Amino acid sequence: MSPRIKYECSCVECKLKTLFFDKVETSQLELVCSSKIEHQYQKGEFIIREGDFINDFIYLKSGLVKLTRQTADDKEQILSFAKPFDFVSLLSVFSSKRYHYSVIALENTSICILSLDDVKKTILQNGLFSLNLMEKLSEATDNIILDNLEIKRKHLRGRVAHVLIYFSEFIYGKKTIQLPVSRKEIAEYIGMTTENVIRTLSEFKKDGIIRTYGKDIDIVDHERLKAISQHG
Amino acid sequence: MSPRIKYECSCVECKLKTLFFDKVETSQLELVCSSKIEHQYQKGEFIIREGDFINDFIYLKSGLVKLTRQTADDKEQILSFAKPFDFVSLLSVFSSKRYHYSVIALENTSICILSLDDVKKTILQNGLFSLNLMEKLSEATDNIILDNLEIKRKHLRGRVAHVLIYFSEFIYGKKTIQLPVSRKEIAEYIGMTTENVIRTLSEFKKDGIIRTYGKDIDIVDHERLKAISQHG
DNA sequence: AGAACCTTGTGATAAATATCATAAACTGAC
DNA sequence: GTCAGTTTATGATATTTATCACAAGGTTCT
Repeated sequence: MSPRIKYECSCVECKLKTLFFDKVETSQLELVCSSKIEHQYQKGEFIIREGDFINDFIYLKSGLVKLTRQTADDKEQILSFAKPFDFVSLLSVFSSKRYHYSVIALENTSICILSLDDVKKTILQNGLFSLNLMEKLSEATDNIILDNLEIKRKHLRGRVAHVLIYFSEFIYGKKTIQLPVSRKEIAEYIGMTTENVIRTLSEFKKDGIIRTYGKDIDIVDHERLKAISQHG
Repeated sequence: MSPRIKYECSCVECKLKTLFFDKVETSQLELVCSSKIEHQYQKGEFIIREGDFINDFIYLKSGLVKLTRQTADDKEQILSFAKPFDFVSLLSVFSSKRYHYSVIALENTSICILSLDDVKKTILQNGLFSLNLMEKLSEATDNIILDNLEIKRKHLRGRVAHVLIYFSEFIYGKKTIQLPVSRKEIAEYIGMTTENVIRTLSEFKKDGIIRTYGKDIDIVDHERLKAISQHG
Protein backbone atom coordinates (compact mmCIF):
# COMPACT_ATOMS: atom_id res chain seq x y z
CA MET A 1 0.00 0.00 0.00
CA SER A 2 1.50 3.31 -1.06
CA PRO A 3 1.32 6.25 1.34
CA ARG A 4 -1.73 8.48 1.33
CA ILE A 5 -0.70 12.06 0.89
CA LYS A 6 -2.94 14.71 2.32
CA TYR A 7 -2.91 18.10 0.64
CA GLU A 8 -4.33 21.47 1.48
CA CYS A 9 -7.94 21.90 0.44
CA SER A 10 -7.79 23.07 -3.13
CA CYS A 11 -11.26 22.03 -4.21
CA VAL A 12 -12.27 25.64 -4.53
CA GLU A 13 -9.99 26.14 -7.51
CA CYS A 14 -10.15 22.58 -8.79
CA LYS A 15 -11.54 22.22 -12.29
CA LEU A 16 -13.35 19.15 -11.13
CA LYS A 17 -15.30 21.32 -8.76
CA THR A 18 -17.71 21.79 -11.64
CA LEU A 19 -18.37 18.08 -11.53
CA PHE A 20 -20.69 18.17 -8.58
CA PHE A 21 -19.68 21.05 -6.41
CA ASP A 22 -20.61 23.58 -9.01
CA LYS A 23 -23.55 24.97 -7.14
CA VAL A 24 -22.13 24.46 -3.70
CA GLU A 25 -20.93 27.55 -1.88
CA THR A 26 -17.36 27.55 -0.74
CA SER A 27 -18.38 27.43 2.89
CA GLN A 28 -20.31 24.22 2.31
CA LEU A 29 -17.40 22.77 0.43
CA GLU A 30 -15.21 22.80 3.50
CA LEU A 31 -16.85 19.80 5.13
CA VAL A 32 -16.35 17.53 2.17
CA CYS A 33 -13.01 19.00 1.31
CA SER A 34 -11.48 18.75 4.75
CA SER A 35 -11.44 14.98 4.52
CA LYS A 36 -10.15 14.90 0.98
CA ILE A 37 -7.17 12.73 0.16
CA GLU A 38 -5.39 12.67 -3.16
CA HIS A 39 -3.70 9.55 -4.35
CA GLN A 40 -1.64 8.47 -7.34
CA TYR A 41 -1.63 5.08 -9.03
CA GLN A 42 0.68 3.55 -11.58
CA LYS A 43 -0.59 1.77 -14.65
CA GLY A 44 -1.92 -1.64 -13.64
CA GLU A 45 -2.52 -0.84 -9.96
CA PHE A 46 -5.82 -1.58 -8.25
CA ILE A 47 -7.67 1.51 -7.08
CA ILE A 48 -10.67 -0.43 -5.84
CA ARG A 49 -10.96 -4.15 -5.28
CA GLU A 50 -14.22 -6.00 -5.93
CA GLY A 51 -15.63 -6.95 -2.55
CA ASP A 52 -14.05 -4.05 -0.68
CA PHE A 53 -16.24 -2.18 1.74
CA ILE A 54 -17.43 1.13 0.38
CA ASN A 55 -16.25 3.84 2.73
CA ASP A 56 -15.09 6.37 0.23
CA PHE A 57 -16.48 8.49 -2.48
CA ILE A 58 -13.89 8.45 -5.23
CA TYR A 59 -13.47 10.41 -8.43
CA LEU A 60 -10.78 10.69 -11.05
CA LYS A 61 -8.58 13.76 -11.29
CA SER A 62 -6.42 12.54 -14.15
CA GLY A 63 -5.69 9.34 -15.97
CA LEU A 64 -7.78 6.48 -17.22
CA VAL A 65 -9.22 3.38 -15.54
CA LYS A 66 -11.18 0.26 -16.29
CA LEU A 67 -14.05 -1.10 -14.22
CA THR A 68 -13.88 -4.86 -14.14
CA ARG A 69 -15.45 -7.79 -12.36
CA GLN A 70 -14.86 -11.51 -11.94
CA THR A 71 -17.56 -13.71 -13.49
CA ALA A 72 -18.89 -16.91 -11.94
CA ASP A 73 -16.78 -18.93 -14.38
CA ASP A 74 -13.73 -17.04 -13.22
CA LYS A 75 -13.10 -14.75 -16.14
CA GLU A 76 -12.57 -11.02 -16.16
CA GLN A 77 -15.35 -8.90 -17.57
CA ILE A 78 -14.90 -5.19 -18.21
CA LEU A 79 -17.94 -3.04 -17.44
CA SER A 80 -16.62 0.21 -18.79
CA PHE A 81 -13.75 2.63 -18.96
CA ALA A 82 -13.65 5.97 -17.22
CA LYS A 83 -11.70 9.17 -17.60
CA PRO A 84 -11.82 12.33 -15.46
CA PHE A 85 -15.29 13.84 -15.21
CA ASP A 86 -16.70 10.42 -15.72
CA PHE A 87 -17.63 8.98 -12.46
CA VAL A 88 -15.77 6.20 -10.77
CA SER A 89 -17.29 5.11 -7.54
CA LEU A 90 -20.70 5.55 -9.00
CA LEU A 91 -22.26 2.16 -9.09
CA SER A 92 -23.41 0.75 -5.83
CA VAL A 93 -22.06 3.62 -3.74
CA PHE A 94 -25.41 4.51 -2.38
CA SER A 95 -27.03 1.11 -2.48
CA SER A 96 -24.47 -1.47 -1.46
CA LYS A 97 -22.01 -2.11 1.34
CA ARG A 98 -19.36 -3.52 -0.95
CA TYR A 99 -18.06 -2.82 -4.43
CA HIS A 100 -19.34 -5.14 -7.14
CA TYR A 101 -16.35 -4.43 -9.35
CA SER A 102 -12.69 -3.52 -9.30
CA VAL A 103 -11.18 -0.31 -10.62
CA ILE A 104 -7.73 -0.60 -12.19
CA ALA A 105 -5.52 2.15 -13.61
CA LEU A 106 -4.82 1.90 -17.35
CA GLU A 107 -2.54 4.92 -17.26
CA ASN A 108 -0.95 6.76 -14.40
CA THR A 109 -3.97 8.03 -12.59
CA SER A 110 -4.68 10.33 -9.70
CA ILE A 111 -7.87 10.30 -7.73
CA CYS A 112 -9.61 12.27 -5.01
CA ILE A 113 -10.94 10.32 -2.10
CA LEU A 114 -13.72 11.85 -0.03
CA SER A 115 -15.33 10.32 2.99
CA LEU A 116 -18.64 8.84 1.88
CA ASP A 117 -20.16 9.79 5.22
CA ASP A 118 -19.25 13.42 4.66
CA VAL A 119 -20.70 13.33 1.18
CA LYS A 120 -23.89 11.88 2.63
CA LYS A 121 -23.96 14.64 5.24
CA THR A 122 -23.65 17.19 2.50
CA ILE A 123 -26.51 15.57 0.64
CA LEU A 124 -28.65 15.90 3.75
CA GLN A 125 -27.78 19.56 4.09
CA ASN A 126 -27.53 20.79 0.56
CA GLY A 127 -30.34 20.19 -1.90
CA LEU A 128 -28.58 21.76 -4.83
CA PHE A 129 -25.63 19.49 -4.31
CA SER A 130 -27.95 16.47 -4.16
CA LEU A 131 -29.68 17.35 -7.38
CA ASN A 132 -26.40 18.04 -9.13
CA LEU A 133 -24.91 14.79 -7.92
CA MET A 134 -28.00 12.88 -8.98
CA GLU A 135 -27.69 14.30 -12.48
CA LYS A 136 -24.08 13.15 -12.71
CA LEU A 137 -24.90 9.72 -11.32
CA SER A 138 -27.80 9.35 -13.70
CA GLU A 139 -25.74 10.42 -16.69
CA ALA A 140 -22.82 8.15 -15.87
CA THR A 141 -24.92 5.03 -15.36
CA ASP A 142 -27.01 5.87 -18.41
CA ASN A 143 -23.89 5.94 -20.53
CA ILE A 144 -22.73 2.58 -19.26
CA ILE A 145 -26.10 1.02 -19.96
CA LEU A 146 -26.44 2.51 -23.44
CA ASP A 147 -22.88 1.60 -24.35
CA ASN A 148 -23.39 -1.99 -23.31
CA LEU A 149 -26.62 -2.16 -25.29
CA GLU A 150 -24.85 -0.85 -28.37
CA ILE A 151 -22.14 -3.47 -28.01
CA LYS A 152 -24.69 -6.21 -27.44
CA ARG A 153 -26.51 -5.51 -30.69
CA LYS A 154 -23.35 -5.56 -32.82
CA HIS A 155 -21.23 -8.35 -34.24
CA LEU A 156 -17.51 -8.92 -33.85
CA ARG A 157 -16.36 -6.36 -36.44
CA GLY A 158 -18.85 -3.78 -35.27
CA ARG A 159 -17.84 -4.26 -31.66
CA VAL A 160 -14.15 -3.85 -32.35
CA ALA A 161 -14.86 -0.77 -34.47
CA HIS A 162 -17.01 0.56 -31.64
CA VAL A 163 -14.11 0.32 -29.20
CA LEU A 164 -11.66 2.02 -31.56
CA ILE A 165 -14.08 4.87 -32.11
CA TYR A 166 -14.77 5.07 -28.40
CA PHE A 167 -11.13 5.62 -27.54
CA SER A 168 -10.42 7.80 -30.53
CA GLU A 169 -13.45 10.07 -30.24
CA PHE A 170 -14.42 10.08 -26.61
CA ILE A 171 -11.26 9.42 -24.71
CA TYR A 172 -8.48 11.01 -26.74
CA GLY A 173 -10.31 13.13 -29.28
CA LYS A 174 -7.87 12.39 -32.10
CA LYS A 175 -7.35 9.87 -34.86
CA THR A 176 -3.87 8.73 -33.97
CA ILE A 177 -3.90 7.18 -30.56
CA GLN A 178 -1.98 4.80 -28.41
CA LEU A 179 -4.48 2.15 -27.41
CA PRO A 180 -4.52 2.08 -23.60
CA VAL A 181 -5.80 -1.49 -23.54
CA SER A 182 -4.54 -4.84 -24.73
CA ARG A 183 -6.36 -6.98 -27.27
CA LYS A 184 -7.31 -9.20 -24.37
CA GLU A 185 -8.94 -6.29 -22.55
CA ILE A 186 -10.88 -5.30 -25.64
CA ALA A 187 -12.09 -8.89 -25.75
CA GLU A 188 -13.11 -8.76 -22.09
CA TYR A 189 -15.06 -5.61 -22.80
CA ILE A 190 -16.91 -6.66 -25.94
CA GLY A 191 -17.45 -10.29 -24.95
CA MET A 192 -15.49 -11.94 -27.73
CA THR A 193 -12.26 -13.95 -27.71
CA THR A 194 -8.82 -12.37 -27.80
CA GLU A 195 -7.93 -14.20 -31.01
CA ASN A 196 -10.90 -12.78 -32.82
CA VAL A 197 -10.14 -9.27 -31.67
CA ILE A 198 -6.58 -9.63 -32.98
CA ARG A 199 -7.84 -11.10 -36.23
CA THR A 200 -10.34 -8.30 -36.70
CA LEU A 201 -7.72 -5.62 -36.13
CA SER A 202 -5.50 -7.37 -38.69
CA GLU A 203 -8.37 -7.27 -41.15
CA PHE A 204 -8.97 -3.58 -40.56
CA LYS A 205 -5.27 -3.06 -41.20
CA LYS A 206 -5.30 -5.13 -44.38
CA ASP A 207 -8.37 -3.24 -45.59
CA GLY A 208 -6.60 0.09 -45.08
CA ILE A 209 -9.02 1.24 -42.38
CA ILE A 210 -6.36 1.55 -39.72
CA ARG A 211 -2.56 1.65 -39.61
CA THR A 212 -0.52 0.42 -36.68
CA TYR A 213 2.95 1.46 -35.57
CA GLY A 214 3.80 -0.75 -32.64
CA LYS A 215 1.31 0.21 -29.97
CA ASP A 216 0.05 3.21 -31.89
CA ILE A 217 -3.05 3.02 -33.98
CA ASP A 218 -3.93 5.46 -36.68
CA ILE A 219 -7.50 5.56 -37.88
CA VAL A 220 -7.17 6.17 -41.59
CA ASP A 221 -10.71 5.67 -42.83
CA HIS A 222 -12.83 7.03 -40.01
CA GLU A 223 -16.00 7.00 -42.12
CA ARG A 224 -15.68 3.36 -42.97
CA LEU A 225 -14.87 2.41 -39.39
CA LYS A 226 -17.93 4.28 -38.24
CA ALA A 227 -20.06 2.52 -40.84
CA ILE A 228 -18.76 -0.85 -39.65
CA SER A 229 -19.53 0.16 -36.09
CA GLN A 230 -23.08 1.19 -37.00
CA HIS A 231 -24.12 -1.86 -38.89
CA GLY A 232 -21.92 -4.82 -38.26
CA MET B 1 -55.04 8.83 -25.13
CA SER B 2 -57.10 7.49 -22.23
CA PRO B 3 -58.36 9.93 -19.60
CA ARG B 4 -56.16 10.76 -16.66
CA ILE B 5 -58.02 10.15 -13.44
CA LYS B 6 -57.09 12.23 -10.45
CA TYR B 7 -57.58 10.68 -7.03
CA GLU B 8 -57.38 11.94 -3.50
CA CYS B 9 -53.90 11.92 -2.06
CA SER B 10 -53.45 8.46 -0.64
CA CYS B 11 -49.67 8.34 -0.62
CA VAL B 12 -49.63 8.37 3.14
CA GLU B 13 -51.12 4.90 3.33
CA CYS B 14 -49.68 3.63 0.07
CA LYS B 15 -47.39 0.65 0.40
CA LEU B 16 -45.15 2.23 -2.17
CA LYS B 17 -44.59 5.08 0.20
CA THR B 18 -41.76 2.97 1.56
CA LEU B 19 -40.13 3.16 -1.84
CA PHE B 20 -38.80 6.65 -1.50
CA PHE B 21 -41.06 8.55 0.81
CA ASP B 22 -40.22 6.33 3.71
CA LYS B 23 -38.36 8.97 5.63
CA VAL B 24 -40.40 11.90 4.47
CA GLU B 25 -42.83 13.38 6.97
CA THR B 26 -46.44 13.51 5.93
CA SER B 27 -46.39 17.27 5.72
CA GLN B 28 -43.56 17.17 3.21
CA LEU B 29 -45.38 14.51 1.26
CA GLU B 30 -48.22 16.87 0.42
CA LEU B 31 -46.28 18.81 -2.21
CA VAL B 32 -45.35 15.78 -4.23
CA CYS B 33 -48.63 14.07 -3.61
CA SER B 34 -50.87 16.94 -4.57
CA SER B 35 -49.77 16.64 -8.17
CA LYS B 36 -50.05 12.88 -8.25
CA ILE B 37 -52.01 11.23 -11.02
CA GLU B 38 -52.79 7.56 -11.24
CA HIS B 39 -53.17 5.91 -14.57
CA GLN B 40 -54.03 2.44 -15.89
CA TYR B 41 -52.65 0.75 -18.97
CA GLN B 42 -53.71 -2.38 -20.81
CA LYS B 43 -51.25 -5.02 -21.87
CA GLY B 44 -49.33 -3.77 -24.89
CA GLU B 45 -49.93 -0.06 -24.34
CA PHE B 46 -47.13 2.48 -24.34
CA ILE B 47 -46.57 4.19 -21.01
CA ILE B 48 -43.58 6.14 -22.21
CA ARG B 49 -42.42 6.67 -25.75
CA GLU B 50 -38.74 6.89 -26.63
CA GLY B 51 -38.03 10.50 -27.52
CA ASP B 52 -40.78 11.95 -25.31
CA PHE B 53 -39.90 14.93 -23.18
CA ILE B 54 -39.36 14.01 -19.56
CA ASN B 55 -41.81 16.00 -17.48
CA ASP B 56 -42.93 13.35 -15.08
CA PHE B 57 -41.53 11.14 -12.43
CA ILE B 58 -43.22 7.80 -12.89
CA TYR B 59 -43.32 4.65 -10.82
CA LEU B 60 -45.23 1.40 -10.98
CA LYS B 61 -48.06 0.64 -8.59
CA SER B 62 -48.96 -2.73 -10.05
CA GLY B 63 -48.29 -4.74 -13.14
CA LEU B 64 -45.24 -5.43 -15.23
CA VAL B 65 -43.49 -3.50 -17.98
CA LYS B 66 -40.64 -3.74 -20.42
CA LEU B 67 -38.12 -1.00 -21.17
CA THR B 68 -37.27 -1.06 -24.84
CA ARG B 69 -35.47 1.00 -27.42
CA GLN B 70 -35.08 1.17 -31.18
CA THR B 71 -31.59 0.34 -32.46
CA ALA B 72 -29.86 2.11 -35.35
CA ASP B 73 -30.64 -0.88 -37.58
CA ASP B 74 -34.29 -0.53 -36.68
CA LYS B 75 -34.75 -3.45 -34.35
CA GLU B 76 -36.25 -3.52 -30.90
CA GLN B 77 -33.90 -4.06 -28.00
CA ILE B 78 -35.18 -4.71 -24.49
CA LEU B 79 -33.14 -3.09 -21.70
CA SER B 80 -34.92 -4.68 -18.79
CA PHE B 81 -38.22 -5.57 -17.20
CA ALA B 82 -39.68 -3.85 -14.18
CA LYS B 83 -42.27 -4.68 -11.58
CA PRO B 84 -43.59 -2.52 -8.72
CA PHE B 85 -40.87 -1.31 -6.39
CA ASP B 86 -38.46 -1.49 -9.25
CA PHE B 87 -38.05 1.87 -10.72
CA VAL B 88 -39.47 2.93 -14.00
CA SER B 89 -38.59 6.41 -14.96
CA LEU B 90 -35.15 5.93 -13.54
CA LEU B 91 -32.77 6.23 -16.40
CA SER B 92 -32.16 9.65 -17.78
CA VAL B 93 -34.71 11.36 -15.56
CA PHE B 94 -32.19 13.58 -13.97
CA SER B 95 -29.73 13.85 -16.81
CA SER B 96 -31.65 14.09 -20.03
CA LYS B 97 -34.46 16.10 -21.56
CA ARG B 98 -35.94 13.15 -23.40
CA TYR B 99 -36.43 9.47 -22.73
CA HIS B 100 -33.91 7.15 -24.37
CA TYR B 101 -36.31 4.23 -24.23
CA SER B 102 -39.98 3.30 -24.31
CA VAL B 103 -41.92 1.69 -21.49
CA ILE B 104 -44.64 -0.75 -22.52
CA ALA B 105 -47.08 -2.67 -20.31
CA LEU B 106 -46.69 -6.46 -20.38
CA GLU B 107 -49.66 -6.93 -18.09
CA ASN B 108 -52.38 -4.56 -17.02
CA THR B 109 -50.39 -1.97 -15.18
CA SER B 110 -51.11 1.04 -13.06
CA ILE B 111 -48.65 3.80 -12.44
CA CYS B 112 -48.29 6.92 -10.36
CA ILE B 113 -47.25 10.06 -12.15
CA LEU B 114 -45.65 12.83 -10.15
CA SER B 115 -44.51 16.15 -11.48
CA LEU B 116 -40.76 15.95 -11.95
CA ASP B 117 -40.46 19.59 -10.97
CA ASP B 118 -42.16 18.89 -7.67
CA VAL B 119 -39.89 15.92 -7.03
CA LYS B 120 -36.92 18.16 -7.73
CA LYS B 121 -38.29 20.75 -5.34
CA THR B 122 -38.57 18.07 -2.69
CA ILE B 123 -34.98 17.04 -3.32
CA LEU B 124 -33.90 20.62 -2.76
CA GLN B 125 -35.80 20.80 0.51
CA ASN B 126 -35.45 17.36 1.97
CA GLY B 127 -32.05 15.75 2.35
CA LEU B 128 -33.37 12.48 3.69
CA PHE B 129 -35.61 12.13 0.68
CA SER B 130 -32.67 12.84 -1.64
CA LEU B 131 -30.48 10.23 -0.04
CA ASN B 132 -33.26 7.67 -0.06
CA LEU B 133 -34.05 8.35 -3.68
CA MET B 134 -30.40 8.14 -4.61
CA GLU B 135 -30.17 4.72 -3.01
CA LYS B 136 -33.14 3.49 -5.02
CA LEU B 137 -31.79 4.97 -8.22
CA SER B 138 -28.40 3.46 -7.59
CA GLU B 139 -29.84 0.05 -6.84
CA ALA B 140 -32.13 0.01 -9.85
CA THR B 141 -29.45 1.01 -12.34
CA ASP B 142 -26.95 -1.35 -10.72
CA ASN B 143 -29.32 -4.24 -11.24
CA ILE B 144 -29.80 -3.40 -14.89
CA ILE B 145 -26.06 -3.19 -15.45
CA LEU B 146 -25.26 -6.41 -13.61
CA ASP B 147 -28.07 -8.28 -15.29
CA ASN B 148 -26.89 -7.22 -18.71
CA LEU B 149 -23.33 -8.24 -17.86
CA GLU B 150 -24.53 -11.67 -16.76
CA ILE B 151 -26.42 -12.12 -20.00
CA LYS B 152 -23.46 -10.95 -22.03
CA ARG B 153 -21.14 -13.56 -20.57
CA LYS B 154 -23.51 -16.47 -21.20
CA HIS B 155 -24.32 -18.50 -24.28
CA LEU B 156 -27.71 -19.14 -25.84
CA ARG B 157 -28.83 -21.86 -23.45
CA GLY B 158 -27.55 -20.01 -20.42
CA ARG B 159 -29.26 -16.82 -21.50
CA VAL B 160 -32.62 -18.48 -22.01
CA ALA B 161 -32.29 -20.26 -18.65
CA HIS B 162 -31.38 -16.91 -17.09
CA VAL B 163 -34.62 -15.36 -18.33
CA LEU B 164 -36.77 -18.25 -17.11
CA ILE B 165 -35.18 -18.06 -13.68
CA TYR B 166 -35.53 -14.31 -13.67
CA PHE B 167 -39.28 -14.46 -14.18
CA SER B 168 -39.78 -17.47 -11.98
CA GLU B 169 -37.68 -16.33 -9.02
CA PHE B 170 -37.69 -12.56 -9.12
CA ILE B 171 -40.94 -11.61 -10.76
CA TYR B 172 -43.44 -14.27 -9.77
CA GLY B 173 -41.70 -16.19 -7.01
CA LYS B 174 -43.05 -19.56 -8.08
CA LYS B 175 -42.13 -22.41 -10.39
CA THR B 176 -45.26 -22.51 -12.47
CA ILE B 177 -45.67 -19.26 -14.28
CA GLN B 178 -47.32 -17.75 -17.26
CA LEU B 179 -44.51 -16.20 -19.26
CA PRO B 180 -45.43 -12.53 -19.69
CA VAL B 181 -43.27 -12.21 -22.78
CA SER B 182 -43.19 -13.76 -26.22
CA ARG B 183 -40.26 -15.76 -27.54
CA LYS B 184 -39.49 -12.77 -29.71
CA GLU B 185 -39.27 -10.52 -26.67
CA ILE B 186 -36.95 -12.94 -24.91
CA ALA B 187 -34.80 -12.80 -28.04
CA GLU B 188 -34.84 -9.00 -28.00
CA TYR B 189 -33.73 -9.07 -24.41
CA ILE B 190 -30.93 -11.62 -24.63
CA GLY B 191 -29.67 -10.62 -28.06
CA MET B 192 -30.31 -13.88 -29.91
CA THR B 193 -32.74 -14.77 -32.68
CA THR B 194 -36.33 -15.74 -32.03
CA GLU B 195 -35.84 -19.11 -33.72
CA ASN B 196 -33.00 -20.01 -31.39
CA VAL B 197 -34.99 -19.02 -28.32
CA ILE B 198 -37.85 -21.25 -29.47
CA ARG B 199 -35.46 -24.09 -30.24
CA THR B 200 -33.81 -23.80 -26.85
CA LEU B 201 -37.13 -23.89 -25.02
CA SER B 202 -38.05 -26.97 -27.05
CA GLU B 203 -34.79 -28.57 -25.95
CA PHE B 204 -35.43 -27.75 -22.30
CA LYS B 205 -38.83 -29.34 -22.73
CA LYS B 206 -37.44 -32.44 -24.40
CA ASP B 207 -34.82 -32.75 -21.65
CA GLY B 208 -37.50 -32.65 -18.98
CA ILE B 209 -36.27 -29.38 -17.51
CA ILE B 210 -39.50 -27.52 -18.17
CA ARG B 211 -43.06 -28.43 -19.09
CA THR B 212 -45.35 -26.20 -21.10
CA TYR B 213 -49.14 -26.02 -21.14
CA GLY B 214 -50.05 -23.47 -23.74
CA LYS B 215 -48.66 -20.22 -22.43
CA ASP B 216 -47.86 -21.68 -19.03
CA ILE B 217 -44.41 -22.86 -18.19
CA ASP B 218 -43.60 -25.18 -15.36
CA ILE B 219 -40.03 -25.37 -14.18
CA VAL B 220 -39.57 -29.03 -13.32
CA ASP B 221 -35.83 -29.25 -12.75
CA HIS B 222 -34.95 -25.93 -11.18
CA GLU B 223 -31.48 -27.10 -10.14
CA ARG B 224 -30.55 -28.11 -13.64
CA LEU B 225 -31.94 -24.91 -15.12
CA LYS B 226 -29.92 -22.93 -12.62
CA ALA B 227 -26.78 -24.89 -13.51
CA ILE B 228 -27.34 -24.18 -17.19
CA SER B 229 -27.82 -20.52 -16.36
CA GLN B 230 -24.59 -20.42 -14.35
CA HIS B 231 -22.30 -22.01 -16.82
CA GLY B 232 -23.98 -21.24 -20.10
C1' DA C 1 22.48 -12.72 -22.07
C1' DG C 2 19.06 -16.16 -21.11
C1' DA C 3 14.72 -18.08 -19.03
C1' DA C 4 9.96 -17.60 -18.10
C1' DC C 5 6.04 -15.39 -19.20
C1' DC C 6 2.80 -12.69 -21.67
C1' DT C 7 1.00 -10.43 -25.88
C1' DT C 8 0.37 -10.46 -30.66
C1' DG C 9 -0.36 -12.97 -34.72
C1' DT C 10 -2.06 -16.70 -38.08
C1' DG C 11 -4.17 -21.01 -39.64
C1' DA C 12 -7.13 -25.13 -39.38
C1' DT C 13 -11.04 -26.98 -37.49
C1' DA C 14 -15.01 -27.41 -34.43
C1' DA C 15 -18.93 -25.44 -32.37
C1' DA C 16 -22.43 -22.04 -31.93
C1' DT C 17 -25.59 -19.09 -33.98
C1' DA C 18 -28.08 -16.86 -37.89
C1' DT C 19 -30.63 -17.21 -41.95
C1' DC C 20 -34.00 -19.07 -44.94
C1' DA C 21 -37.88 -21.89 -45.81
C1' DT C 22 -42.07 -23.90 -44.54
C1' DA C 23 -46.06 -25.06 -41.71
C1' DA C 24 -49.22 -25.40 -37.83
C1' DA C 25 -51.45 -22.96 -34.14
C1' DC C 26 -53.18 -19.00 -32.39
C1' DT C 27 -55.23 -13.93 -32.46
C1' DG C 28 -57.67 -10.04 -33.89
C1' DA C 29 -60.53 -7.66 -37.19
C1' DC C 30 -64.46 -7.69 -39.93
C1' DG D 1 -66.75 -17.97 -39.22
C1' DT D 2 -63.19 -16.54 -42.18
C1' DC D 3 -59.17 -13.95 -43.61
C1' DA D 4 -54.87 -11.81 -42.54
C1' DG D 5 -51.34 -11.42 -39.60
C1' DT D 6 -48.59 -12.99 -35.89
C1' DT D 7 -46.45 -16.46 -32.89
C1' DT D 8 -44.68 -20.94 -32.26
C1' DA D 9 -42.26 -24.62 -34.22
C1' DT D 10 -38.80 -27.42 -36.91
C1' DG D 11 -35.31 -28.50 -40.43
C1' DA D 12 -31.51 -27.52 -43.69
C1' DT D 13 -27.86 -24.67 -44.65
C1' DA D 14 -24.74 -20.72 -44.34
C1' DT D 15 -22.25 -17.73 -41.52
C1' DT D 16 -20.04 -16.35 -37.47
C1' DT D 17 -17.39 -17.23 -33.61
C1' DA D 18 -14.67 -20.29 -30.47
C1' DT D 19 -11.17 -23.52 -29.76
C1' DC D 20 -6.79 -25.53 -30.44
C1' DA D 21 -2.16 -25.37 -32.05
C1' DC D 22 1.81 -23.12 -32.95
C1' DA D 23 5.17 -19.32 -33.56
C1' DA D 24 7.22 -14.71 -33.37
C1' DG D 25 8.00 -10.64 -30.75
C1' DG D 26 8.16 -8.15 -26.11
C1' DT D 27 8.85 -7.70 -21.30
C1' DT D 28 10.58 -8.81 -16.75
C1' DC D 29 13.58 -11.02 -13.71
C1' DT D 30 17.90 -12.80 -12.71
